[in-house]
Amino acid sequence: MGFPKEMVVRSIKEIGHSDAEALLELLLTYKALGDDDDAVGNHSTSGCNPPIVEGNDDLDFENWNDDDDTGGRVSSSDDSGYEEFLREMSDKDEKINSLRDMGFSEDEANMAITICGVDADLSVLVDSISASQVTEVCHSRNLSDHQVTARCFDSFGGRKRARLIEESKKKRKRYGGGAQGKRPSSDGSDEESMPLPKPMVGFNLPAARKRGYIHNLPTENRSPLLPLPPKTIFEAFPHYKKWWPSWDQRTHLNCLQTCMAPATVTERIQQKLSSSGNPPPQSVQKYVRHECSKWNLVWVGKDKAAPLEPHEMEYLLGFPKDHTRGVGKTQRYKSLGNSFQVDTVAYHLSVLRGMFPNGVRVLSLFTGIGGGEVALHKLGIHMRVVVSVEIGEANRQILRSWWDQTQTGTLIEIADVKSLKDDEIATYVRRFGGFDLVIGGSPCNNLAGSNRHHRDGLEGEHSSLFYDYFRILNSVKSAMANINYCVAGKRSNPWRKF
DNA sequence: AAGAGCATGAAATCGGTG
DNA sequence: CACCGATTTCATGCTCTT
Repeated sequence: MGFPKEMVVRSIKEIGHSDAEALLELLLTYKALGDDDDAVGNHSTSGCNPPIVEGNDDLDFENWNDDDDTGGRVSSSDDSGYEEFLREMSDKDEKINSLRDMGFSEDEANMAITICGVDADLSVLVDSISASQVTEVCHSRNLSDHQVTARCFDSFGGRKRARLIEESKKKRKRYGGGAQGKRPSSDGSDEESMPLPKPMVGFNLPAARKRGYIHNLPTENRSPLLPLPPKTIFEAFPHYKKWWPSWDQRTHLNCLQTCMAPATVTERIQQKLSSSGNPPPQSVQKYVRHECSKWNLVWVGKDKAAPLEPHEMEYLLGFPKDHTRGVGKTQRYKSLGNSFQVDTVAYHLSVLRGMFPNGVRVLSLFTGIGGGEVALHKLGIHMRVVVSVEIGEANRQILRSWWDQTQTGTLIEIADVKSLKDDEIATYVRRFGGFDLVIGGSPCNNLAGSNRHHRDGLEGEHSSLFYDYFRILNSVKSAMANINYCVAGKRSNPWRKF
């Protein structure tokens, strides 16, 4: 019996850790299960189900959707509005289909549209795909290494990809030793990697939030939350324009992290600038620009570059104002830095609105401050039940407080995923009749680039909780299989098709 | 009241990898 | 060059003792 996690892990190991990081950031699982026997136009038969793998019990990446998230790229267009957004989306789908008809992969089509824009002519897109297969193109663009890596992987199929993976393997030493040895890794015979996720390029939010979204949600008829989030720093914070020096040409922030710059950074910048002319010499500019990029500083006063305030991060991440207020400031930064971006997740989850008119039963792992829950709420999707697993006391408090203010459903809070075992899961499944959505993003701190102490990869103390996601997912599946046999008898069980 | 001892939280400081 | 961070140091506030 194949074990999904091994497949996933193997595939992740094949593609290298920086990609694995993106890949694991968010794992969304959803299941479509009819509403018992209330004949509410449900979709309990497989025909209406979203792409779910037939034939075996293993997860199959081929049939999982992998969406991007918010790249830090700039969209030069102005506020496009909802209709335009949707038009772009359907334009995009149409073009992807055309390109696929021409024999290109969806990855390639996606990437070409990303690069050339959704309005680009088909022939331009075709050219772009050809060009993208030349490595140089990656370097000629204004992309980070990380983006380059991801894009190259995504644009190369088959043998080229295999070769790239092979090359990257050789370079990988750090994670290849003891840590990897603990798991049954590839013995050389099954070198063929799993299909790689396709990228979906960003929401053009003002701050990069590079995460991969693995899910089996339908991808048709998704819709964004309104109002659309801001797309540039100035759209988000127009008042900072006043102090923004012309030689700082950032339009988007880097990744919102959990740690903020100390006051001394602001201080040093101020000193350097005040003691030099206007514009400051190149060397000073370079220093300041570097510090600003590194710490995501914004210009809040004359010569004064300061870190974002917690409420500004809440805004950028799509949370209601003061969502995290009431706990320490350091804690707020940490929780927000680890959180989902609500608009992005909501876009993916938006398809559930029509599928579960009576609301959803959610199993939420690594809930954090409740990005997934806030997204569902903003979508107007009622949460009948949320069983939330979150280890952080402060985070649980934040979620509970928000829940009490906004929700009428049942919230059950559990502290540790490791303690959530089969019997308890079965109890919840029996009690609530099952779950409609399993959602969660397991910890990445042992994979994260800025972790200089315990970057132990997927086997790290925290990141290995990824395995618990699959343990629990399997447990839910099997518990629901059981209950379905009891309750519904002969009805085919969608879970078995996962 | 003053101060040692402790607990807690915030600020400052720390580097490496793909 | 960007990164969903960890550890150490510092500051503050509390309790308990004298």
